[in-house]
Amino acid sequence: MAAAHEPAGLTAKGARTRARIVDAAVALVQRQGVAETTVGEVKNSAGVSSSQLYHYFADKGALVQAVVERQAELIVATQERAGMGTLEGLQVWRDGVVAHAREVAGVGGCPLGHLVGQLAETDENARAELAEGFRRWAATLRQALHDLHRAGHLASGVDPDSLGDTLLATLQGGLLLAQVERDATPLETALDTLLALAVRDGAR
Amino acid sequence: MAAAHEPAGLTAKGARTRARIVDAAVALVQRQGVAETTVGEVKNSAGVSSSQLYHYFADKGALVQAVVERQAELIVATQERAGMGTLEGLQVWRDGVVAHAREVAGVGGCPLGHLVGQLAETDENARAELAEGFRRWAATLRQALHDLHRAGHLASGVDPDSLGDTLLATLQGGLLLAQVERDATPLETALDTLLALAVRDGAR
DNA sequence: GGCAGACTGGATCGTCAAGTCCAGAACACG
DNA sequence: CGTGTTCTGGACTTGACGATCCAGTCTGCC
Repeated sequence: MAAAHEPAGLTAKGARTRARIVDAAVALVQRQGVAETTVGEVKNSAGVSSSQLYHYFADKGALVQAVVERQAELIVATQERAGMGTLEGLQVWRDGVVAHAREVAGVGGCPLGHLVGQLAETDENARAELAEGFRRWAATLRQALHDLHRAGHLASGVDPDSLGDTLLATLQGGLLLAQVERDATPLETALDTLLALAVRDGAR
Repeated sequence: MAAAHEPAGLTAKGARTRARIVDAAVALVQRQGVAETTVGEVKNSAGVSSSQLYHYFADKGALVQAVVERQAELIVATQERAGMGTLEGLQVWRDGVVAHAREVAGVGGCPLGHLVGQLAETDENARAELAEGFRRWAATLRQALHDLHRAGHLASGVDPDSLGDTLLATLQGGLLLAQVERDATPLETALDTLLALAVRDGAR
């Protein structure tokens, strides 16, 4: 009975159904937030019935948990694929982030960050999962900045670890401002100002 | 009928009741978010009845709008009172922000910022009001940095306006990370790293 | 002091979303 | 095959929350 809500022990078909539900929920939550997304909408969007959904998830909280895990996975994977450990990579990463924000006019903000305001104070499990996601994200940023540091691309006296945390904070804040202003300019300004101060030569 | 929901045309007693409702709502929203705060809780907390609440506000959306306005007012007023246009003022501001975050272990995040994730995509009026609040906040930061710039306290080549926006973004992101980690360290690191790069001499 | 409009109390309603239940179909595995 | 488990469908229950209504009281002003 308890095991029914765990990912393990599913048939291939079951796993596919579960994934379909999570994907639908991720999209809906990204668009309209956790509270505004009903399990009814998720059911419709995924094309499943009540009993199916509650077969895979104990309750809405468990579904939200799965959404957070998935979103964190996606972000970290994207980040790792970016390869921003070189000046060119950093530039590409910066351009990608800004271009995406510009495309959507800031709507949605950061897929992970925008969940914090909705869940941190009301769902301790989700909060912990989000924290874990951000820690992993920060770790990849730090790694990249260590590479840049070793190659002599950081301003003197800058600690790569600290700069990694700062870059993540500035990115999150920039995305938040872009979201609320419906304009990517604040994000662009923040990122470029920080990078201009911390990075030697390249990066814009 | 329409005028009944406007602040104008209230007696002193009415204005007090209305303020009591808004204050209660501000506190509850700050603690548990918009969606998790029911008008029932607001009624209890403010000690008013349904009809009183709906006498002053057309619906929950109008109440939320008032909460956003009030929160923005409070923040900007605090910010203006901080007087961070000197090195000492900047240091005091930085210490105050970090100390507060440390006291509450990040809980609640930024009173204004944490509303963005909850409202930006679901309530266009609230989003616009939030954007206005952030614009005013950014304006006071820019002003302070202009003062510092004039006194020669900014690193060469730094534009005070850009740095103001960057500082706001880094602050927001730092508060968000502190909120999700339940630890003020990321905020402290982000703020100090940015200020160390951008400010000559002082500020830690 | 009286009247118009501001203000108050609390019972009540309608809606809607979360979660349950049961019966039956599909599937894995021997 | 066939049998036990996994999976599926959809109607149903329950409860909470936003919102309404109406009957009345207070307040400021002429």
